[in-house]
Amino acid sequence: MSISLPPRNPSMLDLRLVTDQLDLVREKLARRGPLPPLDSLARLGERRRTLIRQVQDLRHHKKQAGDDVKRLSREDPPRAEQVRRQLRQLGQQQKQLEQQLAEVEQQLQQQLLLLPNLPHETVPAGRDEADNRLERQVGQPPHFDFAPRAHWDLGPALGVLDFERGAKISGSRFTVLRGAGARLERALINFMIDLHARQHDYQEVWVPQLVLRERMQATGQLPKFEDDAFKTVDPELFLVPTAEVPVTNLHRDEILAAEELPLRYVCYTACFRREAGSHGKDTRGIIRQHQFDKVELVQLVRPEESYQVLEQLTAHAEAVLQQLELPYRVMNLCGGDLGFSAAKTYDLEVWMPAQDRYREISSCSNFEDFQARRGRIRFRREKGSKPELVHTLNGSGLAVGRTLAAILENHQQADGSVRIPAALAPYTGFDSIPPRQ
RNA sequence: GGAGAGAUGGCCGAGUGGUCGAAGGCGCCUGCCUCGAAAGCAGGUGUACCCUCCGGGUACCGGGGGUUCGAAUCCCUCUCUCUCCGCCA
Repeated sequence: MSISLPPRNPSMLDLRLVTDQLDLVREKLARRGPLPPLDSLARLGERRRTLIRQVQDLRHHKKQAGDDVKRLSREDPPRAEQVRRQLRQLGQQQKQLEQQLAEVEQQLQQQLLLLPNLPHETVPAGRDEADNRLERQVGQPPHFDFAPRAHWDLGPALGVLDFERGAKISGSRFTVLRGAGARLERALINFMIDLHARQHDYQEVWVPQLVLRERMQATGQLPKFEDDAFKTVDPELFLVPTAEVPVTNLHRDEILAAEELPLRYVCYTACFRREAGSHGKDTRGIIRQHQFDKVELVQLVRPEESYQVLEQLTAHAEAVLQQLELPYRVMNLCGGDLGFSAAKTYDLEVWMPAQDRYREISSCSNFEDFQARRGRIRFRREKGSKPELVHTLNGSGLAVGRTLAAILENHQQADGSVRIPAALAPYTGFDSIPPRQ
């Protein structure tokens, strides 16, 4: 596949860009839809600089005068005491200015954190998912000589999905897998990790699934989407909504050597989402659960490579669908449908026969330097050069629960059994889930 | 959970309240030497921000707060790491 390289965005959403080139930011952000209020940002930025100047001047002055005190207290004690008094007063003044500065910076920070990333120029204009652009369609939806059953009918019929008992234990949007179903879930996880680790050259990592508040902020889940996160109370830790959070944060506050890039990680975690605001949506089946498994791909790369890597990473996720013989299509998300942190996203949508439509099963995004700035993840191009922000990317490879549902629906047979794709059979240990007698 | 020790620059490791962004060593870079290399010698080697930006300044010695004219050095607090005991998948 030949890849044409779209031009790069300029460095984005750092303070200087927002305060110095507010118009550019406003214009780019407009692709996402209604604009957040931006005017106070430039004003705050100006105020910040003034205060910094004042504070620094004052400190400089105090520093120099302070050096005299030692000498004076020997040579001229009364004079020394006088200077000391003056400096004490300046200290008060300094404290006030510093407090003002801290307030301004906090406000600035708060507002900056609520600004989404700037969409890349290859992102289609549009308001919602109806405006997403079809990039390609791979595989043909299967033809059935019978009415295909939805996985929420098929699963219980095969004895592999148990919705009642999931709800009994934990409430709605939790499901129990049994027998071949549980085995299939585990097989999919191993199959996906092996594929990416062995054939696509990702390093396998295993990470904590409860994370600090700050880490959710770096990747962009917070502060804006706190309602959608599960968290513990004491101590406060967030259950990861995606492995993206712990894995991207692996290199937080680091300055990487250029030779270390690109860093490529594949990671399995359970994912936890409140799904606040999606009441009544996808209430049947395992499409939208509070807890689901996912194998995630994460890359940290040089800025000039990130759009090429986005194509590559998307292809890696697609390989899973191809090997599982699942028909899918690739959508380029429009500005209005783009996630908060993403500059550009391809969604992979798998065909779901019973619903007669494609459903999202992977989301592959380039975040450019947005997450790297929030997490201070940098690299040094060569010895002695200034640290630069890396670009971060990630993609599901794939959402395991949805993959399981897609396999049940797409590979169901007339006799009620489900065929296991050849690539997966070594992992399940069986090549078919037989109908229950 | 109980008792104790510690957290300093890429690493190791000093540091009496003032001239410490921080000795010394290692590593790394540049120059000299050499046919080349090693050794040796000389110099350099953090990050961020601000400004009148080939230069000047401010901050940062785990985080936050305090004392002081002045704190890496004193006090409080939090976090983390290590050792021992207990408990435990």
